[in-house]
Amino acid sequence: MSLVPSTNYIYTPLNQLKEGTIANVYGVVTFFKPPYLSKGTDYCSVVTIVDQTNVRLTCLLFSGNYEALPIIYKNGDIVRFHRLKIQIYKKETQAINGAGFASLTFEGTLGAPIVPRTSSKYFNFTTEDHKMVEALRVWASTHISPSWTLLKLCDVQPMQYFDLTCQLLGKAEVDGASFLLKVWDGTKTPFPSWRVLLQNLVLEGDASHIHRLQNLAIDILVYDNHVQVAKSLKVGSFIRIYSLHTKLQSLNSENQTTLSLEFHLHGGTSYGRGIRVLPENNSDVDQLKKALQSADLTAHQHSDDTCQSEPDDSFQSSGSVSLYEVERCQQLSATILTDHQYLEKTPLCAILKQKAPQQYRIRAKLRSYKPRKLFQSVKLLCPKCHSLQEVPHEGNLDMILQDGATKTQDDKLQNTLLYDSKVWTTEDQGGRKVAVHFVKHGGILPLSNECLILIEGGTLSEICKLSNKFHSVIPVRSGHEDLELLDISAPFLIQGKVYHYGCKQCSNLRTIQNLNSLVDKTSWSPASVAEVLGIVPLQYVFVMTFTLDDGTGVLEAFLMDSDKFFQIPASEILNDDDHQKSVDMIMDMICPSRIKIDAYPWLECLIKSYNVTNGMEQKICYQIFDTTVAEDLI
DNA sequence: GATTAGGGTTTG
Repeated sequence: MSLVPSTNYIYTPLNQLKEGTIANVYGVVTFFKPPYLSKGTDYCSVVTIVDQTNVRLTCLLFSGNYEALPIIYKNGDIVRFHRLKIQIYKKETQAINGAGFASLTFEGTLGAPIVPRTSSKYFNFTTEDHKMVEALRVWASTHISPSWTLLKLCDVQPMQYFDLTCQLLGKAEVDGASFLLKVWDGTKTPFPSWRVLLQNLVLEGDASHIHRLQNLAIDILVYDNHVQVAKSLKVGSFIRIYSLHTKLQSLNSENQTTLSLEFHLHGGTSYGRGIRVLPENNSDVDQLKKALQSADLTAHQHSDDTCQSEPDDSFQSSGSVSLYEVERCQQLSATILTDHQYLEKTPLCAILKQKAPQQYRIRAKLRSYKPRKLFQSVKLLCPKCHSLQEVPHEGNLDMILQDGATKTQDDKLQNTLLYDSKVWTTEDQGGRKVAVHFVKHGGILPLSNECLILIEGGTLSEICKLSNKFHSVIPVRSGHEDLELLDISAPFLIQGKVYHYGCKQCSNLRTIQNLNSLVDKTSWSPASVAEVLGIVPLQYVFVMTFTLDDGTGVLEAFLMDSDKFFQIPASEILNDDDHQKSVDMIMDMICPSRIKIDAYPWLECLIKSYNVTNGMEQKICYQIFDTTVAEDLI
């Protein structure tokens, strides 16, 4: 293997690199920019590696010789670098190549043959190296998640960056800043590719072959610095395009929407954007060739029995429901459906054209949402009249309770069959009296954690303290013949930190002795207490407006949810820091403000449309239903 | 012989 006398190289683990030294290292590639022409005189490649010490090292590699830079095809490849200069930049250790730099690259797949890729004529390669590669492969298989950026065309989605392995079918100069590549990988995109207008431009490549392939061939525009590289590519060669961007274009004409998928390789080298030619002996090229061969056959069969000059199929919809045809496993959704999984996905542009009411399954990203402050999104909903109201502020609540506290307590209403009563007189508050009535169960007082108490003349802070100790608290006042509930704007039941309210319109208050009709006087479910007291209880709900975007259109949908979507009860959110943090975290996960929308997670949702009439104006609104945040987000 | 870039997506 070795053509030079064996030298003993020492490889430094990445956590032991010292500034100012020259080191040899091994590592697994976690990020790389394929070699590109720098603004100076050299080609440049930036490579980040990691090893078993879990420490990362970013390496800046320059060479006037394209071939001298490491031949990395994908993340997970394993590299051996000789003679890196270790330095500190922005308080981080980095490496730069210097005199005598040399590299070997290996496939990172466990079990694949260990064959070094290098342009070096002479290099040292021993059984020790074999072991190093093997060990890194084993370590990486359990410590580094496989990269999902390599996609087949059939698996791409609108608004996505991905790496494409393909064969070049044709190329054409568009203008100084952009260049057209026609490529294929043997699979069909979920939407037909856009067709870049060629006008008088000259296409290099077999036009009839490209035409035969029809929708298997896609158009890619590459820009700026990639134009030179694209020009130099040979038709027929196998290439990998890194960080290719998809964008769905929807064109409207006469009640019809035509959708087409655009492919852009934007200028710059961020995220490793670039193109690299793959050699014929590359294992991914092997697979690609097989895919092209079998796809080629079906394409020929197809063209045999159809008209030769048939135009490309265009992808049209006039309100049909099943447009998304491909189920993707590459990108899991951050939300899941709890029902109606049989529904086909519908693009937003199609939904926006249709009449209400209907139900749809969609896949979209959360572009933005309102309100931004969590406490502003919590409301009270009446399930009967569907009215929404604000949750009373603590200050208002205190006033309502104080009003109740000024009423004189009627001694005749104390100590009944239903409850035992006790009255306290405050010392320094003008002799304010507080009466507490302990509701009995079978004639005896239950334990405090099962006991419902009725309180007359208590302040908010007193009620708070009591609600921590007793199962339930009902603020009451003395009526003519019985204790009665305070104003309906006061809570009718307090359990721990949860304040239960009733609907002003729908409730028909009954007095306290009606609690006698409850057989079980230890469970005190809000629904049953409400029922016997003539109250229609209000439900705590999150009310939010989601601006959803799937690349075909933008739609605003309401989320009105008590506990299903976030799997956190809206009733407990206002007084629970942990719950608040959880919801904030979920929102930040599904709508991260710091990054671009393309990197947001997809959300699978069910939405229903309905008509809303406002005076003369009629519009269609949308509401999310039967959708929940995926468990790994919680 | 120094420079290049120093990872973290275009706005076509």
